[in-house]
Amino acid sequence: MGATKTEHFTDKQNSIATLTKALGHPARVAIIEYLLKVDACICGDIVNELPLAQPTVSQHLKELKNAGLIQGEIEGNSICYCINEKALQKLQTYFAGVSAKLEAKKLNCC
Amino acid sequence: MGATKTEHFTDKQNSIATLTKALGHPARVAIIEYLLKVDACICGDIVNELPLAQPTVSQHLKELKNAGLIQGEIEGNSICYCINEKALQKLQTYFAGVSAKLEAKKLNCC
DNA sequence: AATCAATATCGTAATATTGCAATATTAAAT
DNA sequence: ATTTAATATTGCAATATTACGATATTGATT
Repeated sequence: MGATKTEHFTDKQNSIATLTKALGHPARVAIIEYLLKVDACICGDIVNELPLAQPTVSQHLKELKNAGLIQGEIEGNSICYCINEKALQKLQTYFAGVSAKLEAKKLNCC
Repeated sequence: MGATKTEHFTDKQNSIATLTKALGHPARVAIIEYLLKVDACICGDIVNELPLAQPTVSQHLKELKNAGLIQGEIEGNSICYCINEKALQKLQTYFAGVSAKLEAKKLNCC
């Protein structure tokens, strides 16, 4: 064991879990926020923005890319990473839906 | 190594990472969705709703509680777990902010 | 062609997560 | 007081994550 049983859950549940898991590290949150802040998507200086070694940053970028949160293309000796809007909008939509359900319920216990 | 360097990131980044990390497993997404679906917060049958053994479910509930996504009180020989609205609203607000920034930018590369 | 600058990959150690059987706890029901 | 039902904890094995030094790759620059 130790391997997540994804096959027992719905596609949507797995999809949300994949996205949130990818964001479940402060360095990756910081990367996304940095990409939001800068204008362009040519972000060769991400490493300098983070308190982590270059291979570590590279690995975090890879995970964000695997999860579909960022897109990247090789551009000469630097890299063009940018946010995948659709992935973040999926999260936004999801949590907006959750919030709406909470509003509709107005649970008053605990 | 292997331990996340939380001290190098902002409180907000760590906070968002903690919440998203807690949601970063399909079973925990399923638990939150189940709590949203049922009317009451007395949820003694969560175990039956999931394809996992009872100790595993209990552990996932513990993680959700540690992250602040759910609140729970012992109620006799069953348990009253319910959603912590504030935590989910924090996520909703966060992703709404992200989405707003994306709208404002309209990046057209990648 | 040799060097440089930027990023990726490999290898490895430390730590964390996932899952469950076995067992413990707890309070209600008999 | 025993039993029952529900949840928690312990202990352990399998796997995953995090981090980084060393090295490789890649394309631009000289």
